Amino acid sequence: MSKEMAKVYDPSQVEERIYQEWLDKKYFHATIHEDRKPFTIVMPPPNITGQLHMGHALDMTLQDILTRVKRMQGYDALWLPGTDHASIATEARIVETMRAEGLTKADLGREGFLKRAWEWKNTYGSRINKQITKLGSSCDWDRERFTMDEGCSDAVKDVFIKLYDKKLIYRGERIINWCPKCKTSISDAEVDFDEQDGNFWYFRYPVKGENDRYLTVVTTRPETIPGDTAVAVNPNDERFADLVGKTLILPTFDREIPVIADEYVDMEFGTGAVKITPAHDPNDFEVGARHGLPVINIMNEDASLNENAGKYCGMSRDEARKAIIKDLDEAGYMVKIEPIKHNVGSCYRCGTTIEPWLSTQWFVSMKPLAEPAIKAVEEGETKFVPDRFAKTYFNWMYNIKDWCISRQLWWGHRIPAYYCDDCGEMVVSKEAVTVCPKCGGNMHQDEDTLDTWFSSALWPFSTLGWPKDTEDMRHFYPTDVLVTGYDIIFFWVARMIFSAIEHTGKPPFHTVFIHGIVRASDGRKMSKSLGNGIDPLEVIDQYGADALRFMLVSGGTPGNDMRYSDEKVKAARNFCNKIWNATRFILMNDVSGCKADKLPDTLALEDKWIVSGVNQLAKEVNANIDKYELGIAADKIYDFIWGEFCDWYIEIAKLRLNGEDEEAKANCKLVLVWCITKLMQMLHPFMPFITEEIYQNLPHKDESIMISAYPEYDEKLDFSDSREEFAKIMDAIKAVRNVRAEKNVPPSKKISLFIDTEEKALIADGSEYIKRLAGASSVSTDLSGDLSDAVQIATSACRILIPLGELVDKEKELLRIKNDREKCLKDIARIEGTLSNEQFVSKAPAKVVENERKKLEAAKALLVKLDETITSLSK
RNA sequence: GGGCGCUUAGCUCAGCUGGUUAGAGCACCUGCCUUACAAGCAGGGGGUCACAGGUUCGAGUCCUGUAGCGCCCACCA
Repeated sequence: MSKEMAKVYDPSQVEERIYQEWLDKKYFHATIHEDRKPFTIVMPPPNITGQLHMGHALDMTLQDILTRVKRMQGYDALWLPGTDHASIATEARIVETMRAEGLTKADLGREGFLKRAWEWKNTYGSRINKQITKLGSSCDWDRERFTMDEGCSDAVKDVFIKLYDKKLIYRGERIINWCPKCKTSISDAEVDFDEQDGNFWYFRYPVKGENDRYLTVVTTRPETIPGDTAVAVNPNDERFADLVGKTLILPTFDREIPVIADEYVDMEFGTGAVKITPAHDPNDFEVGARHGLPVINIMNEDASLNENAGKYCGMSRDEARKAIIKDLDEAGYMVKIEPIKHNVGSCYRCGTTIEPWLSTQWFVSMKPLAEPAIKAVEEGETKFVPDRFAKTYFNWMYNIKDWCISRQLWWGHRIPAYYCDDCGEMVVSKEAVTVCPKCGGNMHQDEDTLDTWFSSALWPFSTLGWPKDTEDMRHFYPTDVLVTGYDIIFFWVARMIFSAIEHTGKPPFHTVFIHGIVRASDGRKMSKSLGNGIDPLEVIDQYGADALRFMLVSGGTPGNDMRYSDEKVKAARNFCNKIWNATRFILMNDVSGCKADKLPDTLALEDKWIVSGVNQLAKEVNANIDKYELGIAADKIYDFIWGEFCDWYIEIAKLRLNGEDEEAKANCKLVLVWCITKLMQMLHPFMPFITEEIYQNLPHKDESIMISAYPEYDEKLDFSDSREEFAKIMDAIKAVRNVRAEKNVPPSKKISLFIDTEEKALIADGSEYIKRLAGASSVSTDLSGDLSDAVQIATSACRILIPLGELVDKEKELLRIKNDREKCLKDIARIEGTLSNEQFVSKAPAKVVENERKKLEAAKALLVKLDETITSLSK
């Protein structure tokens, strides 16, 4: 196999094959072992509206990393996948495609439409699953769920009925956000506000029976005037005190409306008098309810005006606005127009300006449900990572309003309420009710469906079989981590928490791991309208899933946005290639005698250095994963593999493997295989494909890396001293390289090297490597020769003298060393200053002070050496 | 109006509970096709850590304020 390894890693040759292998061997399937700890992540179900975007790719990658690590650590790791029916979003898309065919919902009828919707679900659902697999996601497909499958639907009905019986779900006539295009209500969270240009229109309403007396009101929506049933002023407002209780004439309509007093009115704002339109403004509705005002609904469901609007009936809201303004102006009731900027709400799906509209809807009473959900986060039962998002959560939960859950859509969970055609009796029931229990008349089911988030809110437990008492539920619930973006904390996270507490008695997960959004390289949001979206699948095709995954994770910090960058993907791709070639090098030697876990009995200094490094790395990687600092963990692995294992250990290994010492060769191979094995295991959750491919090429009996153990810190492998020692040899090598570069010494010319240092013995041990890696001809600790032409280098470990003969310009060299001396003096002064500070010595940690002392000694010693060299050079 | 985040090298970002001389990747410059990798190797330049105060022996890190950018919530007729 090793001989066939290509020079460049080609993911297209590997990924699909390996994924299939994983599936065949059922590695993703979470089997229940009573003696093992469970680890559960339930996937935030992607909408079946289209395809995966970069945000999903990040989301999936993070979940996959966490799951794979736990699986390798021996947990019963379950990552449960699924998709969301996305009621309004999907319905809107389907209606769109139907329109292209000249069809409307009415043409197909409810049944025909639903048939079409299920076809859509089958097409797009499987397409999304395919995309999830492309990313290497190790989710348990045997447990795949859909928000409208039988189990989930059952859970929805169950919850609806339970909440209804507890009077936490009620039906009532309220002002809701109405989308005239989707022709459905939407919840407060589904309304987007943005600033638009508008006007304040000032109109004067005549006071009945008092000539030339008017009350001026201001409005941004003149079209609602036909629905006015009062004008309100603040009860403390002396300007209007005498008007309260009097009657106004609604201009041009000649309808009488009262002047009322209500605290709601802000005396400072506008004219201090507010027209009250109970059917078309939520605040006005409340005022109207307090004062028993009539409610006049003047709009149809498409926001055109109805018969209550008199002669404006049939006009669209925009036409009506113009006409009413014109009429009032002509009749002399308009006082002025003032241009303003104000926020206008629009439907988050179609962008149409929403209309506050009076209609009969179903609501969830939120206050009693929010309370324990707030407590769960306050008391740390559920934690947010990073924790600042808990504030976002609290902010919403403290100010929560009742949740409008009914939608005038067909695609979704139909509300399990039945009404009698004859007597109007309502029954809420899990089973269909056809005969009225009261009068025996015919019953029909509520036409509406539930908000799509109603079923999503149950996702963490409905997917595990709830309300049935299933084995999965007992073993895997509560789940562990929810991974999601900050944009749906309100929509979803909060609702899952209160739903789970209400229905299962437990918070659904102990950690909410929030990530940011993936922006385009210019920092803007990726969006269809901007056309700057990057399709993760195209990136995978070009660079491989591992490269994409690594790019998404590396350098990222929890909760912060990141930018997509082609350069970063390339860097990750290059990293794939780097480890591929490192493996290639290892396999070019005969490593058939090596085993994954076998280290030589005696370790050379450089062996201890790398082994200890891998061991330390495992500690740091595990610690960072535990903190959900996956970006740091990924970067640490990257740095170690590239900067230490490849740049140093493999370079040195080449020298040993080309040498004569058979034992050294064999040992070196063992260490190489041991290291690459551990490193691939550590990297596997981040880059599953290439690590698996490499692992199976190593002498591991063709086992899958997935069932190997995730590396952990092992005290026995901690050779910190050796690490420090070898670092000194590395410093010496770097120092010699520096001289070569600085003096432009051609590689053909070897440098003689004299070491004058306390670390003589150590450096002498490494002399072979210094010679070979830096191109020294001899390394000597004997300083008896003439060193007057030497270049001097001081490293943290040692002082090295390199005679360069004619290459050295004495004058320049003298200047340079004098410069060094200056710096050295400054250093000494600075450190002495610090150390003479009693406060520092007494307050700073011992380690810091000790370091300072060492530094001072080294600097002083260096000064002596520098002075000697200056004397000898000046001769 | 309320809340949150960001501001560190040309670009994208790390810098944990304050601790020596602030890091990485990309880009740039110099030299190398050294038998794993030119998607590579060796070396180099480049930052008064947004600004102003404060706490401290010591501040990129903590506190206060200012400015700019971004996001979220609420929304007043």
